[in-house]
Amino acid sequence: MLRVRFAPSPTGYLHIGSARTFIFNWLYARHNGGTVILRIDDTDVERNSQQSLDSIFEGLKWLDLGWDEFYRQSDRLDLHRQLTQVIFDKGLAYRDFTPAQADIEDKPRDAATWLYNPGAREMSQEESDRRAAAGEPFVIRFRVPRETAEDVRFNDAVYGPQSKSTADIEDFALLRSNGVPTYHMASCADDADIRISHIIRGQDHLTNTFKHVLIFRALGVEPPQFAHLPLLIAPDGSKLSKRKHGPVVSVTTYRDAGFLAHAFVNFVCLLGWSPKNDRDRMSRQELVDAFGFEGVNRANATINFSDADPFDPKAVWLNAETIRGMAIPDLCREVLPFAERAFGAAPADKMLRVTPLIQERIKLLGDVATVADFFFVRELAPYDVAELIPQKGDLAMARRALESAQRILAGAEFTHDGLDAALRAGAQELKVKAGQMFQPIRVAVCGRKNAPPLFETLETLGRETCLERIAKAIEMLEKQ
RNA sequence: GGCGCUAUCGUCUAACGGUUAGGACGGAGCCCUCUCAAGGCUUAAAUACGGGUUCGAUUCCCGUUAGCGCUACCA
Repeated sequence: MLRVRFAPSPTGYLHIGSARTFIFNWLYARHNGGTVILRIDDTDVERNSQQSLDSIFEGLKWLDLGWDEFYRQSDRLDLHRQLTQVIFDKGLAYRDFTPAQADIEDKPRDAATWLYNPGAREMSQEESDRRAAAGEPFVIRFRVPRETAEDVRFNDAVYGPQSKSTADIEDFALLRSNGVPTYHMASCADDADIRISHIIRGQDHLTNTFKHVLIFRALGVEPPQFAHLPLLIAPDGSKLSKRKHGPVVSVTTYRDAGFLAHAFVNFVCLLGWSPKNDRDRMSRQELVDAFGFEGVNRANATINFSDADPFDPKAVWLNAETIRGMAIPDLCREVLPFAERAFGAAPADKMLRVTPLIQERIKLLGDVATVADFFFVRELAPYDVAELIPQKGDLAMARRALESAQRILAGAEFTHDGLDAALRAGAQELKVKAGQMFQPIRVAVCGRKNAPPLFETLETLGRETCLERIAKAIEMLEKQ
């Protein structure tokens, strides 16, 4: 029975690294027919926030992968306390009455005493019980075996055999003085109780795992299989943080910019994992089928972003590629909200006609705002009259082209083929190249030089709008 | 400081100890073309450094360097 869990703590938004951890957990479970568990690790009462919790759910919901079971650690305090007590009762943990040290800088790091607070570990049971009964605050610390400096071992599915001497593991806290178990304790207690079979998490927990192995052993349960993932880091080599790198590390930023959820998932999977056969664009099912720990890399992966390009170019490419591969109605449904946001209103039927024209011209759904504006706005944004002048042409040519277009469009059959034939004939008549004829029309109608192919554009815009805009352009030329 | 982990093109990565070190993104160039895209073709670009082991190291071992992580009553 394979069971994995994703255990975010609600102390920040869902960032791209956490999202990847979730995705890898999900893929591993789906690949092996296992169960995905979402557990909110909210034992740090001081730092938890509802806002953060909302952000995590929002991000996960967008990913649209789902999960099978849900737990919240704060609902399970009793279990954590109970299991802490079990360890304490076995004599594998002890009370430490030393007050919390806010300034960790003062802690002597070179001395051998960093492993535990002198006096606490050796305190007699009687004194310990007496002081606790007297109401003196204490933390419970794990009594890491010292007499025999044994090696704690586990075999990581990604990093291979790991070992660390107990001489290098400090007496870590299990229970805070406020009675709330620490992350290490609560996490292991839950993993044991919920019967997690595989712990897949960031490599930042690799060295913590030795402590966890110790806890599982003290609890008398077999530790799960561990699989640590290389970290995602910023281009400057530091770990991703909102403070330092801004909103680009948050999953919702990708959503709001117009990434398709699957393209995002696809991109993130390629960070620190490889299907090993040169594939990059993969469907969800292909990812599930291909995923395994063998393909997980051990070196940290850099997400390539900058102030100028807030998103990794490969993520953008993958998104564009995904957009191009979509059926028009599906894509239309996805862009519609972005168009509505940009233009105030975007009739669905019109969007459906515009969608094929922008499909291979947008990389992010949000690009609809700059690529398709002229389809939706009534008044074109002001543009430079000089734009109307075709290559190797002059003002007079622009004017002739537009006046000719005016006549042609008034009578032509308003379809791609009809416009194609009529406009090309018009160009011949004026003895100009097709491009010289089309360019002024395009600018008059779109307000800029770069736009989708002309005939489809005209057709979609409709005769009335086209003539209106061309008339306006001629007017502008006359004023020159 | 201690302990742990890591090191292939700018980035993501591939390569049973034997390859002209492969692919992708991005860059450059060409083609196609009514503009922009898209597409096609071409091209530049990497095994951190030093020692071993071996007939032969990107690959195995050691060291150096660099980066990251842990070293909290954070997770």
